[in-house]
Amino acid sequence: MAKKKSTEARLAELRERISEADHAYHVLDAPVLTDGEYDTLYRELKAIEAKHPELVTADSPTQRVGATAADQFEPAEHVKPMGSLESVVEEDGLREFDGRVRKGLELDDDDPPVRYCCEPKIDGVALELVYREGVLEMAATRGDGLVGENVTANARTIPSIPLRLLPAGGPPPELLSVRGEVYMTKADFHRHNELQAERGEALMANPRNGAAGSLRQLDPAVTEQRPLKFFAYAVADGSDLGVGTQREALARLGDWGLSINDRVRTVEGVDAVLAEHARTDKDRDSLDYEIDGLVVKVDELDAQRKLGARSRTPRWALAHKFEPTEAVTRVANISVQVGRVGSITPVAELEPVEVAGVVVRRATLHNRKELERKDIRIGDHVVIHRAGDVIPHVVRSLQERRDGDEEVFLFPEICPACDSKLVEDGVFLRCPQGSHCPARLKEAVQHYGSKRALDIDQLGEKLVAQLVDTGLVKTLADLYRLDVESLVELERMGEKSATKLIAALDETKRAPLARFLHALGIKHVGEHVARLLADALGSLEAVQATDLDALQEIDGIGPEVAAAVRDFFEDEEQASILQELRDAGVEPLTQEVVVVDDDDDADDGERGPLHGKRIVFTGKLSRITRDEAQEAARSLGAKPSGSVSSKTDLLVAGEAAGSKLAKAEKLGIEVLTEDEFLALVEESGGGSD
DNA sequence: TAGCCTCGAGTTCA
DNA sequence: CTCGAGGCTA
Repeated sequence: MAKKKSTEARLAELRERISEADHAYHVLDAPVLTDGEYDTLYRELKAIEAKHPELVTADSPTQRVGATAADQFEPAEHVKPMGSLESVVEEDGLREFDGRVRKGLELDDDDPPVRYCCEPKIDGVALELVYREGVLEMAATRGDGLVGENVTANARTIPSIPLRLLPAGGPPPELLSVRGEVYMTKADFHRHNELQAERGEALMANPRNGAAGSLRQLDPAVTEQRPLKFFAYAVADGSDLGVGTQREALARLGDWGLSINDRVRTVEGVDAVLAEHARTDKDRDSLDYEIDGLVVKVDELDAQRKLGARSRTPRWALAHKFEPTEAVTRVANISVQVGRVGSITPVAELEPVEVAGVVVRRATLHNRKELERKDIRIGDHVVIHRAGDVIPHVVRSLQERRDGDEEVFLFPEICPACDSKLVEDGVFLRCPQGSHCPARLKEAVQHYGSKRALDIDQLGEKLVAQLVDTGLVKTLADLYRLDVESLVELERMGEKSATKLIAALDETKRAPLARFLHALGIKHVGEHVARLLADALGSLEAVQATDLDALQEIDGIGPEVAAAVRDFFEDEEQASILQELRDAGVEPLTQEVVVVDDDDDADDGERGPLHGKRIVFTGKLSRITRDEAQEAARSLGAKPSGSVSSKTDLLVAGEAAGSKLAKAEKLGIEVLTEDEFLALVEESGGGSD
């Protein structure tokens, strides 16, 4: 009994939340749930109703197709009901679909696989276009599936919707109902938001809402200003085109001048659909429009007719969605972190939530300005987005979900690690204490031992924290005073690892000058500037002794960087640390002063096709690391660089290459795959000798 | 002085 | 990867 009661309560709760979300999404164009969250709730509701059919009510959200139309537009009845698609995320869901299709078509195991037409599922707004005698007569949104909103005037402003069908497709039927998706490209969406931000006007939450909002403007002149596009994906059944397959129907629509997505593929059987799904997911980020899955349709129209439809959805089509990349969670707390150069960063500590395959617990809130702009409070529900770039972002807070207990985060006035008063520096607050602040000292020590500096493997985050907290290390020089006895006192530190650490430290005493300079953590001196200094001056003593003017003479070093270098070496404390390092035996290798001889083939011998070229690597390389690739390129005389610009000669793109690849293509820069690059390296003589 | 190009710094998780 | 900002160049 008690069990039954709680089921009913849960049902009521689910229905209420879903109805609210439907209204917010369809009528207000201001979603309160992400797709992923909505799907979860919807699926739970459906599952409970499937188990307890007696509890299904007529007003349950599962009993209707969409939501009611807002009343500003004239209602428009659809020629044929505009259904939605059954959707699944898991592979099993797709396999079950294939099983049902085969059963419905009375196919046996030894019959050939079903041919499916696969199309990316565009994340936009569904729209029906009615052409009479080849002329656009009406455009309607989906609405509740039976009656939508008449948005003809707005649709007419969208350039990719033909007002009259082209003759190339042959004579159209008297009445043709085309279904498709209105969308906005990512680039247009960003451009539009930038403009709005400049004018201080409201921003669009995402391209889909941008498209929905734009299409439903009461003034068509406004819609005309919005960069909307349209893909056609179907013909309402009943409009007979005299073709036999979905694929042919699309081709016909294309001939009539409607735009058809260029990633439509027909494949044989369920495994091929899965492969197509994976391929599409992989390319997802590089597409210029947002998609949230793959639409899978039985290609044969006869087969479609045979399968028919259930009350709300056709039996011959399925939306195979991707893992959601957005999720909603709550901000449990906001804390601050102290960075290497003392900047204070607020961090949201989240209730763990899974987004695109990983559990996210924290996300940066960048700085005060960002925090205030997004108005994120402790206790808020927030939308977390995690795209192909791995790093999760807080998109926005769901202010509709506030219950009044949320707290505005107050920035500390003093450094959380050393209590000194923070100072303002641009958008950041900064801790003014140099290496006296334990947080900054930890960062400094870690940087000193980091891969690209002196590469001390053993010196990880945990160990550094212990060394600083126990007071064993108060300056960089203290690293070289460590001994096995004091180290083994630390947790998780045995004699063996202690000895290894000391040996590793010993090795860094004679490091290349450029690495050592980088390791010191001088402001503005990263890898590149450190190399410039080393090449121009040759020794630590020389760098120390060079005055401001002479530093600025170095190519690539300007007033700002020169001043930072001088400040560092003139600082008494740094000077004494440097002296202590020397006393401990640290003596960076001197090197020959490299005379600048800019581009020129003073180098003898033909150096192959890469000599003097500017090359950029992007994406995941599988056979070698990016560092190795850059080294190889350098040894062939190429200049590796980090970003694509008009001066770039060559781009090597690995797996999942993103914006750089897109930019390179736009600029018409030659693009190589990893394998092509490696082949080139090999035939040009591999390493240099 | 404006407009590129490039560098430095910050960033999450396993 | 992205942002902000330093340095160089037309």
